[in-house]
Amino acid sequence: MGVSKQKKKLPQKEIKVKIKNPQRISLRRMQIINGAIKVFTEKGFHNATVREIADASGVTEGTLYNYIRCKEDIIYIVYDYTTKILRDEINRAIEGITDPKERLKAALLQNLHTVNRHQDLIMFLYRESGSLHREDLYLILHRETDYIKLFERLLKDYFKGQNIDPVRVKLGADLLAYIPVVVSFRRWSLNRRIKSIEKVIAGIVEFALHGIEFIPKV
Amino acid sequence: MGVSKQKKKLPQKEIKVKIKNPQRISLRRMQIINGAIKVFTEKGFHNATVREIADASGVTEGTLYNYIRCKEDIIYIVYDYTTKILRDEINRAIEGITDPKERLKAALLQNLHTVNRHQDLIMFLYRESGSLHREDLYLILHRETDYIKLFERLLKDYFKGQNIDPVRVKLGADLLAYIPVVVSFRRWSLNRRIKSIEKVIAGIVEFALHGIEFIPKV
Amino acid sequence: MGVSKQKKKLPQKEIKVKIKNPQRISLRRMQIINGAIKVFTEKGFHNATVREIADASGVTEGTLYNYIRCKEDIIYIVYDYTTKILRDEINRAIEGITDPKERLKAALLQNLHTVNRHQDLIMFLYRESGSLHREDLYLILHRETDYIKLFERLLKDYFKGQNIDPVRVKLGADLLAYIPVVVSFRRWSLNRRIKSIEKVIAGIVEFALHGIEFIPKV
Amino acid sequence: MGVSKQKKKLPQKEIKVKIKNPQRISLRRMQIINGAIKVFTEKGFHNATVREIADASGVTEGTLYNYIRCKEDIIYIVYDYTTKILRDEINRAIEGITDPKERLKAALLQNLHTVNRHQDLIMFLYRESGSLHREDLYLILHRETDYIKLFERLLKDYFKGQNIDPVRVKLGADLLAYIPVVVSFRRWSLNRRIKSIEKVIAGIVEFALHGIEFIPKV
DNA sequence: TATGAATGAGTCTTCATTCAT
DNA sequence: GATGAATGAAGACTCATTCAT
Repeated sequence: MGVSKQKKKLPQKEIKVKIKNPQRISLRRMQIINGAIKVFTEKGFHNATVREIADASGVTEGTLYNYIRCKEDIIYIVYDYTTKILRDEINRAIEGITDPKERLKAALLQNLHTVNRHQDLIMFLYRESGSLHREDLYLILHRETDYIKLFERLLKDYFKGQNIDPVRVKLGADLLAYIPVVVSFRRWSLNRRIKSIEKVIAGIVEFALHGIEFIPKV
Repeated sequence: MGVSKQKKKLPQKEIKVKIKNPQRISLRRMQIINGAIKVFTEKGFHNATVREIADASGVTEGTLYNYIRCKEDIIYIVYDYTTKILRDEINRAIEGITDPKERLKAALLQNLHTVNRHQDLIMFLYRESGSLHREDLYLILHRETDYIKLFERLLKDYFKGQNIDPVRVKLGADLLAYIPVVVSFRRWSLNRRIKSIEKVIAGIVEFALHGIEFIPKV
Repeated sequence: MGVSKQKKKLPQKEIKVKIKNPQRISLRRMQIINGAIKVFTEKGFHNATVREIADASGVTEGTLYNYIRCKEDIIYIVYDYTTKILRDEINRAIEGITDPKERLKAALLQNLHTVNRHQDLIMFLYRESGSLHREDLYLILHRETDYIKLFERLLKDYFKGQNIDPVRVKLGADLLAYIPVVVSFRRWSLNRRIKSIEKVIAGIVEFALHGIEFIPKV
Repeated sequence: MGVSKQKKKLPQKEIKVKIKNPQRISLRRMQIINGAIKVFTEKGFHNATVREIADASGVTEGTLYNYIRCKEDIIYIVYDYTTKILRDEINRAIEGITDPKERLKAALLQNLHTVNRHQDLIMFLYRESGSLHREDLYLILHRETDYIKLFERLLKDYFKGQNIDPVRVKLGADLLAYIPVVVSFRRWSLNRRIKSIEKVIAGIVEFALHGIEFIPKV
């Protein structure tokens, strides 16, 4: 089994605030994340005012600033939360599956469904990465790399026994991880031209499975 | 040969301004586009001030506003210009090639090289589409669809004689057009893990050519 | 007796702002009104900057915008306040007087004195009505009409028992209400040519009382 | 006959510009006046841009500035022209009439008709006097005083032989000259409440003729 | 003389952040 | 800890005026 069980310690940032009670912090942060997601997906980071986020979170502006230090902190905790969710969803999807091909397919499918379900959020993540503080961006990119490593492992298991080029595996992992992005970016047009989203997803899985056959050396 | 020679008339917007001399307008607009690209790719639309754009364009703020009506017009003319460039580059790349497979490969390669060369710009286009005025966004999305139709035609020629599913062709075209996006989004990571960009590009072409084999019905 | 006790509900506008505490709003609005009057009477609406108004009001620009939404709101609250004052002053002046002729004279005198005392303000009101938002202008004009109805009632009481033309009463009311305007408009010249303002006012009252004798039919 | 024939030399200002040919200046100034009146009566002085005035005048911005030195000069030449027109209209109206009462009535009627006909312009004159340069305002006010002196002479002739108070004559002249203003200011309301403007004008004349009877000493 | 492009000072308005209660 | 009022820096946009052609 190529799945490493140990939870890798992800690099993470502690946002220092005045509030002492950690449970209260967690609680309020969740409120803020949910409120912020609503506002951010609708208007983007720059067009969302702190006041709107506070309102959507059910706290006042003053209280909000007891749990963050600046507006950019909000986008960070949203990123932090969301990328964890995405990773967890895919991990849960392949949990218990042992056949490498099935694992890979399950991961691909889950990836596509996740992206499809959280389209607004995904778009937001891509769009607004530039709004993160530089150092936060690095943290998030690292986590993304981590996400891709998952696909690398799935591919290695899938091609176990064959003579494969590790560089191509790396690239393949990136492609598998990012192809679903097309669903986000092209949603507007795909919906107009292909009615069934299921057909789209099935097609992309086939495309991907054909595609990765470029990996094994001949 | 599936190459239509007729120049399709693309929907386009005329930005009405006070300046009368059209040559002046063209000249200044080019200055503004170049200046804006510099500033936008570095700081994004919202963090770029009109003054910065004016400075980078070599005109004063007042003059700038003689050639646009509002800040959003700037992003529109940048979009307008850039998407034209991308389309032209790919059209030029396949010009004169007759073999369908070679045409497809040439288009793919060009697409990847273009995206690679203009990475900052492409990232900017994806990120900031939300900053376009609604009606401008529609114009641009239409143009994008047009871009994808090109790949549709290439695929049809490629699979000529085979029994192909038109829906899959459509989807394939989207995938081919958008896979290069991965290069933009993953540049940071790919550069760290795979040294040669040429290798990355070659790999993606192979992946794509394998991938589209999902199109023909069996 | 023609004194209606019921307070007519005047159409009025609630300016929605972010501040929640209504007492705060009243307090600050009064500050703003006073500050604005100083600046407006001196420089007019267009030549007054929001910063000047804020300074004269003893608040910062930011705070000012917590109590209004736009510069035009300032002129509206000034209008709202001032027209109320004018109406109240005249109502107070005739309060308790029962003889119709005395009531009419008292009203005229008060009207003249009010206009004389608040000359700058009255001039400002006339000058800048065009700066009100269209819908606010209607509100104010309605209130003005209300003011004139007061004179209509006074005239009807004055001519009680005589055969009067209602159209002429209406016109007479307008004339009585507006003759004092001459004091505003001609102040500069009148002051130069007639030293005593009391003499001017007394003269106008006589003129008006003679004038309205055109009302009864013969 | 109390009518002095000599044309009093009115104080006037020469606006120094670069253009030499005086005929050309007159021609262009007339264009500008007509254009400016259109724009000013519609939008007021501050909301009218120099460009709009130039357009409405059929000249370019640059040319406009060959015939004026600043925007305020435009309002001055409009004032200059308009007040002359008004004075001329009233002078023409009483020309040839010898009976003092008829002369007075003719003047009043003309005054009312003039105000009624040029309502927008009159409103503009009152509203925007504050936009004149201080020294220009004085020039215009002097001319206005001149206009009132006309009514003074008419009143003196009207009450010839009676024992009249010169101060009351002065005041009466002011009132006669300014009562028509009510027509401007109350147009909105008067139109709604009294259908016929002729009836309004006739009423005001009666009111005025009754009113001035306060002048003779008893 | 006529033109119309260039200029930049000036204004309204927003909003992240702070702080007294 | 929570509240919400106060702050002021910053930014988009306008437009009277100038000037080279």
